[in-house]
Amino acid sequence: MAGTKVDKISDTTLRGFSGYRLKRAFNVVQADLSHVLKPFGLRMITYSALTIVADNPGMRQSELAKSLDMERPNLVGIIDQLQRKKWIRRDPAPTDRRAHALVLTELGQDLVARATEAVAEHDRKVFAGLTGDELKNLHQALQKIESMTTGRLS
Amino acid sequence: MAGTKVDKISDTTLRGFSGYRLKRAFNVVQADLSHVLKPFGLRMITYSALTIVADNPGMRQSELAKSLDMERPNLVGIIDQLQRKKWIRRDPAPTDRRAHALVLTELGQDLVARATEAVAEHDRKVFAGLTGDELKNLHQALQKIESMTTGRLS
DNA sequence: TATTGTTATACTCTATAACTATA
DNA sequence: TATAGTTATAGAGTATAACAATA
Repeated sequence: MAGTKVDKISDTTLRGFSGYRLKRAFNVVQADLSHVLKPFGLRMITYSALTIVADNPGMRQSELAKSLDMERPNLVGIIDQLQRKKWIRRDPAPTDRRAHALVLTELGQDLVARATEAVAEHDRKVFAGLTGDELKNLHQALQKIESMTTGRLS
Repeated sequence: MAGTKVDKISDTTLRGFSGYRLKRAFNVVQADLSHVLKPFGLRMITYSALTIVADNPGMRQSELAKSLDMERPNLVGIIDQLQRKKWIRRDPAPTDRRAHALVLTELGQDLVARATEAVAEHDRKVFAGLTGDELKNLHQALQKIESMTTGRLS
């Protein structure tokens, strides 16, 4: 018992903002997803990277960085790790000797396949409480928000 | 021109996950909100802290940390900053000599009032594309997701 | 014994400047 | 000149262990 205080903390002002509700919901999803990925030795960023490379074999690091919405320098260490674990290869790019062509190894492809199954199950579980209509509506709403110039609004 | 590559990068696998869509939408909101708060000398975390203290004068640091979903040690530096800027005070807690009673100064109250106006306008702008029904639906969906045990799912 | 605030520490994430080798 | 990948660096954000004062 922490004293006589009832400790009913209110966040009514913040709750008035849809953005705050969006953040709270996302935090729950993110926390759970981290637990799902940990057994695979993956984090959200490494899983996303592997999946995008799987979908776009031969892509360059700068393209991956842009796709992950991160700065090129910060991607270097991540690719280093994935390469050390033999999940990804930096092949020479055929048309540009400065660039690398990113491709998954067989080990990487296998890992992504298994992790994707787990992520898919996680996703189904998190959104299981929503009806088909609610989910469709949610996607539409999120799409509208995302299309808002992506970054700084008017 | 970056060579002959067309660079159509696909994220179809990730797009199949509602959690990924949630993340993308949240990123847009977060990035824009940061721009809104910067002129006030505030970040998301400092604005949230000030607002919750404004709603709960006399609350303790541990309560604020829990409310912000962060660890107690990480809050110390943040309160230090807010105190240095004369926006918050650490008064002695009346019933427990270990604890602090957090309260906003007049300067802090004024700042929160002005910032909250800007945040409210930002929130209206971001979600302006949604109809009343869509927004109501969105809130309901986000609430359902957030209620999923908050953390690790079953 | 447990809790409040704190210090120290470490690891992840993010952002910028500047270098090299190519284009 | 500009771009791809890299290095170095610094600032946020986050998590854990341990301590002094107090409950």
